[in-house]
Amino acid sequence: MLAGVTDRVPELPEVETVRRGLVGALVGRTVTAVEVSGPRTVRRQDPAEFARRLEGRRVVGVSRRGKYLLVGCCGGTLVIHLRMTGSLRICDPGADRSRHTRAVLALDDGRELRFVDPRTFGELFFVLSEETLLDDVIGRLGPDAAGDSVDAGLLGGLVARRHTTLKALLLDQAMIAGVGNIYADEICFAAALRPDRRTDSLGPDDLARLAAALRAVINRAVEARGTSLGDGSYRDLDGAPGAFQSEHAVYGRAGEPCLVCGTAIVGGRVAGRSTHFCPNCQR
DNA sequence: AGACAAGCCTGTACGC
DNA sequence: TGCGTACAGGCTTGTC
Repeated sequence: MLAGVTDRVPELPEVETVRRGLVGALVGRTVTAVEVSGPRTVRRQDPAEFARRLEGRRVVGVSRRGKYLLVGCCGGTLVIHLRMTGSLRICDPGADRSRHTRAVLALDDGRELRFVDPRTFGELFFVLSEETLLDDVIGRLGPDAAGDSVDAGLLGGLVARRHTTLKALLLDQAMIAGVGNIYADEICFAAALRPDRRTDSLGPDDLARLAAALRAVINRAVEARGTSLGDGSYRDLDGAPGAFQSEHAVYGRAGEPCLVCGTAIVGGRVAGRSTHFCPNCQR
């Protein structure tokens, strides 16, 4: 398996693991100072305005919708999206700073929250309670992949609306929020469905298996604290890796034997994304 | 040296 | 015409 930047992308289980860490680190804390470095990380608003809005706010809760982290503060919400290479770290001010540190939030307990993002795809912005921006962003998302609402009935509604490949459907955040490339492949395998299956060819049995697979894969990956492959890959708030990579059945295993039947896993492209599946188990 | 990986957005082209 | 969908490009940089 390649060990590199391709393996670090946080999806729902990784973002949820970060969220749980942030609850302990941030709730009840007040942001005492904000430093933004680099022009791209805060791009929906002026970085100085962002800092002004955030400074002095107390954090009251941390939630998540799909891959968006929502840090609830008195009077507004700090929105964080890690995109491909973003990561958050809680540390002491004296700790060495990565050269890719894009923002630092000083906290009233003497620690700081750092946003590190080599490729600067990730973003931060602060939405005041009276603004609609949060609804604009979050309102586009489909139901959360970790929620109870994703069942065969809901999936039936989605495939009736969206005639495309199964992989494209799973990756579409407006359909189901939180699934990225790794878990899309793993969900398809667990459902015994090819990623390139047309959604309009899926019958009730297929949808039932798909719903069960989606829940099983996402829940198990959250339990395992997400996927970390390679040295530069995803880490949690304290720098610890996840463990779900050892349970990958297909992602990154092109050419290796299927864990169920031994057939070589096929690698290719579906919906413009690298895709892995077992041509025997998945139909 | 250059292709590639990724999430998300935008622009454009297509088929019905 | 218009809608849903497909696809390519842009953004970025470490790795192969």
